[in-house]
Amino acid sequence: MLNLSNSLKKHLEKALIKAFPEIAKAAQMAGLSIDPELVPTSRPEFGDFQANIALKLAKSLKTAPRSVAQAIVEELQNDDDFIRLCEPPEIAGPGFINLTIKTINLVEEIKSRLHDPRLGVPSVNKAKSAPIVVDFSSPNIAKEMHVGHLRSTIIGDSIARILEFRGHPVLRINHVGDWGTQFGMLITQLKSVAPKALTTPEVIDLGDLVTFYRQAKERFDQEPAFQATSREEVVKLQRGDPLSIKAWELLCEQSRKEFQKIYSRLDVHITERGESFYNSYLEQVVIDLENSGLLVIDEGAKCVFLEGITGKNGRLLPVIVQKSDGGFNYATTDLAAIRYRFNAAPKGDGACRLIYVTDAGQANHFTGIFQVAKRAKWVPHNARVEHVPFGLVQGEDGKKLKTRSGETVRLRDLLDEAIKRAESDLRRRLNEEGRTEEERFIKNVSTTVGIAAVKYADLSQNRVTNYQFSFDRMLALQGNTAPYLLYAFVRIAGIVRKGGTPDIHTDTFSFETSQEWSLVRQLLKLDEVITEVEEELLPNRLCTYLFELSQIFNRFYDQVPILKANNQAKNSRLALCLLTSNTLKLGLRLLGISTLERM
RNA sequence: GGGGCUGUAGCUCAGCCGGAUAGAGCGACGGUUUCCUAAACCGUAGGUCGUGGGUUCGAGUCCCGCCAGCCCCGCCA
Repeated sequence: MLNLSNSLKKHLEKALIKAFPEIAKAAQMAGLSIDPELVPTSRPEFGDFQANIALKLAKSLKTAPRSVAQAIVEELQNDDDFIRLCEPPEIAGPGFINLTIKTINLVEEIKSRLHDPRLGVPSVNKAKSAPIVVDFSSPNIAKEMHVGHLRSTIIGDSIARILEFRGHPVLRINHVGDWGTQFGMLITQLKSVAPKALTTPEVIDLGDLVTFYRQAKERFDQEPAFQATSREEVVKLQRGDPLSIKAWELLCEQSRKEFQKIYSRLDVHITERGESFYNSYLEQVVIDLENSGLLVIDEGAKCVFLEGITGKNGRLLPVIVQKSDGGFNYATTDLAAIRYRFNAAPKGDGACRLIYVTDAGQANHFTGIFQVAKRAKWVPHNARVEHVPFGLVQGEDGKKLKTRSGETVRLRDLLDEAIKRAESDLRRRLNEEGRTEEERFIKNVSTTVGIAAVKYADLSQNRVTNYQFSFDRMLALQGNTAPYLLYAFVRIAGIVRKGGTPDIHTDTFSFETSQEWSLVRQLLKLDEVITEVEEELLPNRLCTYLFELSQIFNRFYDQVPILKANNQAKNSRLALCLLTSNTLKLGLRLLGISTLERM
């Protein structure tokens, strides 16, 4: 209903100027316009929208709020366009103006959506729009992906999907940890225990690498000789020694294959551009910070001290961009990345917005480097840099998620488990209902439901809070879960199979019951929800919307006959089914979740 | 010590720019199947929004203090 609420807003603004010209003039002088404070109503019985401005104006006008509202309403009723759009406004409570869209306009909206593949969601002008970088997932080479990466991957992918659907060019960037001191250790260890792995592909898998990495770390902490060799190895790598580079490439390739398996299962597409990509830009970061006068050498390290952020002992906190041994660190890389992403092509991405989807523990780090980048004037005017933080994944005991033996949970095991549980649920139900289905059907449904459940459980929660992981809850057949939404979709598919294709070219849709009108109104809210998520980057708002849509649909399905209704009612109801189906499908797609015809 | 995030029903969580009587789901209790997949629907019970102040016509939401939990705080990412 974006277009309806936008025109309502215009009518209200016009009415405000007419009713209170002096206030409008004063606002204009200050470079503002009066905001009518138009919002969706808090309860359906108040209509579709409410304008709250009268309550605000009452004070400066020294008039009772209800008479302010009355003056606005009188102007509205002199406006023919408004009268065509809306039922007579009602003044309620202390001075709210309640507005109800005329049903004929709602029906028109439904009609236009039945013919619109975008379901009424506007698209930005791609030609004029600069790319948005979504930096997400970002596992480390030679380590297993864990549940933290899962959250980043699922949330980042959904945000990217929503921005893409809105028409923005999106760069999905996998900022993998593919550089740094850990490679010195790892290569040194492999040289001594598995030299073949450094020269021949496919000799070791990621599981082995993780073991070698753990061993290397232990030796690094205990053996001075090992430490020294590792440091030399890092230097060799950074100088571009061909043998070291070759070994490094093999390690990356091995990890990459393993990551790709997870991404394929999750249907996530992402472009790898790891930390190593920025190696050649690091030196310039330090030089330019020095030239701009921000750089301070402290205890041998080159730092930028942050304004207004103190650490221990009350001193300002530094961002270290070059260590006392001359090496660069992650802050340098992140700064180089910010520059590159904002720089115009071909020397950069020419982005207008950077979105980092990482755990909330990195909030301080991002605050720091964003401040440095801004002070160094590397962030263009009107550009945005945003950290999109998310909370920890906890087990049902409220502690950080671990396996029973206390190990980190591997992603592939977690996905396997979800699918396995979905499968046994399905088999039990088939058994109870006496249904028989092909193995292929069972596998497909279990996989889709299992993956959907994992994704939806993560996305449906406000990301900033910690997230309590529970297979039982995410796979529950009722409540705000993926299976519930998928089932609503399946019900519609069932109706369509029974010969329920509506004629959407007819002019005579008519909706009678309150269940139909609730569904109509909910369907028309999609555009508002999508544009809100685009701005706030909170996919859980989309989940809430889809859950409410499913609830309203299930109520309608339960209480209103569709296939058995008379012709005109039947066609109208089938049209609502079709639009609900399309809306659910699109919404779920934007969450990275695919739908099923039967389950 | 400094900073960040969190605190809402027994449990898991929503709550948009400050708006009308704070909402779901689970769990509990009680109903609904000659009818499009009952993986559904309907109903009942359940709240000092951590706490004390402040701002406001109006505060779960904004500001300040306090309490509790989690996370971060110089050369790891």
